[in-house]
Order: sequence, then structure tokens, then C-alpha cells
Amino acid sequence: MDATTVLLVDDQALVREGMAMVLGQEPGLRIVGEADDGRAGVQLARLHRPDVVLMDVRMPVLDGIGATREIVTHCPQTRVLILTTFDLDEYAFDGLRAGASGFLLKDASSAELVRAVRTVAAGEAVVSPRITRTLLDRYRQAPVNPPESVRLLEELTAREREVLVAIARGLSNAEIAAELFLSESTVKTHVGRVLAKLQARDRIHVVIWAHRHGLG
Amino acid sequence: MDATTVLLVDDQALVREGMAMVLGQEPGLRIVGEADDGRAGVQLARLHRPDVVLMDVRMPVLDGIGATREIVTHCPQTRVLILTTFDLDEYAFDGLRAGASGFLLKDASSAELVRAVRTVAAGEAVVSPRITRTLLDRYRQAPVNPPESVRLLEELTAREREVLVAIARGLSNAEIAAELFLSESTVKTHVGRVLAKLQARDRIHVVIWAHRHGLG
DNA sequence: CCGGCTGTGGTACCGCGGTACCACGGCCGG
DNA sequence: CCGGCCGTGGTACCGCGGTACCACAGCCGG
Repeated sequence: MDATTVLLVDDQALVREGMAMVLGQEPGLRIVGEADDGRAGVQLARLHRPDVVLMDVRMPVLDGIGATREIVTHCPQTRVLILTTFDLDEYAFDGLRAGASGFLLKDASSAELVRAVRTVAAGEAVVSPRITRTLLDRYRQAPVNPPESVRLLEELTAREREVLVAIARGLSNAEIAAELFLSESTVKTHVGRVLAKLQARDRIHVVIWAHRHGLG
Repeated sequence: MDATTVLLVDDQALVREGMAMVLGQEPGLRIVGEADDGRAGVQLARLHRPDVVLMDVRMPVLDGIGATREIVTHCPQTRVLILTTFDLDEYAFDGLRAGASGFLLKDASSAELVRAVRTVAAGEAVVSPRITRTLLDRYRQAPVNPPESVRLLEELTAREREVLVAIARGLSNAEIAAELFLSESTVKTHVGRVLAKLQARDRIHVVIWAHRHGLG
């Protein structure tokens, strides 16, 4: 088996040097590139298709979240490990949603860093303990409750909510009409009102809204 | 600072003995009791108020989930660490909802066990890597394992994936064309191929697919 | 060197989605 | 009792989305 290839993306050269120092002399690991902003990171990732990308969150040009999203889009087999300075960094959670395989505090020991890289390279996930705590808290609370969206939901009539979930399921107007025993005209009327109340320009945005807020 | 007190709850005596062996000779740790079912575990926890409870999931009389729920209710400062044999154990996730501070596979090494106990005793959370992976998948609202979805994703070309995420963001063909510097015809071509490869009848189903599988 | 894939582009066509506007019965509250 | 909201329905219109088919350049692999 070849060495695990690693790409470093961080705007602070010192950090990159430190990591390169630690990882470079580790058997089975090989640094294949370094970048000092997100855009360059994405380009190098697409070029080298490394096994693991160590990605800083805050960076010029393109931040770590956007870069992560693009990398997982272009290189599905590449694992991204987010590096963050503060354990309650909101961006880090966005990073997970963007498709990162884990994240690590920058104050981690070199041994932890090496272990984390090997872990994600093996296809598993790693999260530093303090962040795991927060993650679990969110998981427990997860069910619902984005207050703004609930307010909008309550502005809808019962019938409109039925139509909304039907839209979110991907049904066409004709299918909704059949399922609810309505004419297609009526469905169109309801759909129009849902669009207006949610300020969505078309049913596609309704689908996105619904899935962002726990439906589907 | 006093030693960290630990309570063992498992219906298999061998497992308890093994853990007692490992933890008992560890400096700073002290076993304060053992129980072989959930009910007894709750009673001993209320009696000794240990820092950490190592809790099996499957047990007679009262299972580990119910026992965890009662313990965190009666002894808020006590941390419960769930032990599970299989990493995809559904009950383990229920355990997290019940208030456990983490869970651990039974095939963990003794060093991992010790480290996990110390970690939760410090008020942090610990989850074994394989389970973390699943947890993150759920956090992203992906069903469980997306092997099928990843396979589909990799069938797409890089360009098609770019178009896919644009669709998932709710962009119209014209908007995608503008963003990627393409003609609308070309966008339509790509969109058509994405639809075919994902077996989606229209872009709406693509949006749903994308949001179900972690994009957006 | 040729075939296949990818990315780019075009034309033509049709149907669904969305809008605008209107209508009417039922129900509730002022 | 009457005005307003809700749910139901209709007509007419237009544009975007999706399909079908074709074309060509570049690249890579057999």
C-alpha cells in the first residue's frame, strides 16, 4: 500500500511548517502540497487528489468551509479534517455539514495529530473530545426548533401545510391533486399561496426550505 | 484531588472482571461497585454516586438505556459511558439521547478504556471513531451509510457535480450558466445527464436527493 | 490511429409550473 | 347580518425546464 498523501491548507506558514515537520517524518505519510488560502487548496486538492486534507477554517480568498464543500464535491474519496483554534467555533460545525470527516483543535499534541490523520485516512471520523461534547448536545436537542421557520409554518393554513409537505416530497401538481382529491387548479392556487408566504420564487426553493427545516 | 470512582454495570461477570482488572490497578481510579443488571446498577449509583458508570446496553431487569436515564436524573454529576458490542447498535444512540457522555466498543484496548474513563471523568465526551462516523452521518441528516449515494456521486463527472450542487442550491439553468460561464444549452445538457445518472425525473428530485445525502 | 468519453454548443418542441384574475359556498366573528 | 378568510374551482397566458437530436474539439487509452 502506498503512503497516505496529505495536503496542508492554512494561511499561517508557521502552522504549516509545524504540521509538515510532524507529519513529514512519520512513516506511511507523505505531504503532497501546501496552500495558504482556500482557493489554492481546492486547486491543489483537485490536482493531487490527496487522501487527507488538513484544512484551516479562517482563511483569505475562500474559507475552509467553502473549500471543504468544493473538495468533497470534486474529490469524493478525499477526507477533509478541519483545524480550528477555538473549540466552540461555529464554523467548525458548518464544516461538518459541508462534508468534513472530523475536526481537531490546533492545540492538539503531535501524537494526536498523527493519529487523527491516520484515522480519517482509514475512512473513519474523528472529533476532539471537547467538540464531541457539543456535538452530542446538539444531537440530543436536534429534533427541531428554528424559531423563524416555525413562525412561517404557522402562517400557513392546514391545507397549505399539506401541500407544502407534498411539494417537499417531490410530487408534481397533478400528483398532489390526485393524492388530495383536488383539481389541479386548486393545487396551483395553494402552491401559489405557499410560495408567497414562504417568499420562495418556485417550488424548488420550497423543497430546499423544507429540507433545511427538518421536513423530509 | 480524590481518585475517580467507577461503577461497573454488566451482566457478564467476565467482562466486569476484565474491566476491574484493568481499571483497578490504574492510579487515580477506584472501582466502588459492580452490578449485574440495570436496576441494581441504578441503586448502587444512587448509593455511591460514582464519577463514572460503565454501562452495558443489553441487560436483564432494566437495560442500559433505562438505567442511564435514571442515573442521570438522580445523579447529575455522574457520567455514564455506554459499552456496546456492535458499532451500529441502535440502542447506543438511544443511550446518547438518554444522557450518556459517550460510548465505547467492547473490543477497545485497555489503554483506550482507561483513556475513555479519564476523559468522561473530566466532563468531556468520548465516542469510538467508528461510531463517531455514524453519528456525524446522522448529524448531517444522512440516513446511515451512504454507500449507494457515494457510488452515484462518483459516477458523475466533475462538471456534473458542480452543476449538481448548483441545482441543489436552487439555481435556475440561466443562473448556473452565468455562474459557470456557460451557455444555457450546455447547462441543460449537463442537467440532463445528472438527471439520468441519478435517475431523477426532474431537478426537484435532485434537490431532494442532494439534501438527503448531506449536500446543502 | 481510432473509438469513447467529456465538455461545449445549437435547434426544435412540448408540457408543466407559476401568475393573474375571477367566482362561489361555507364558516366565523365583529 | 355582513365582511373576511378559507377552500374549492375555472380560464388564459407565458416562460422555464426537460427531451431529442445533432455537432465538434480535446483528451486518453486500447
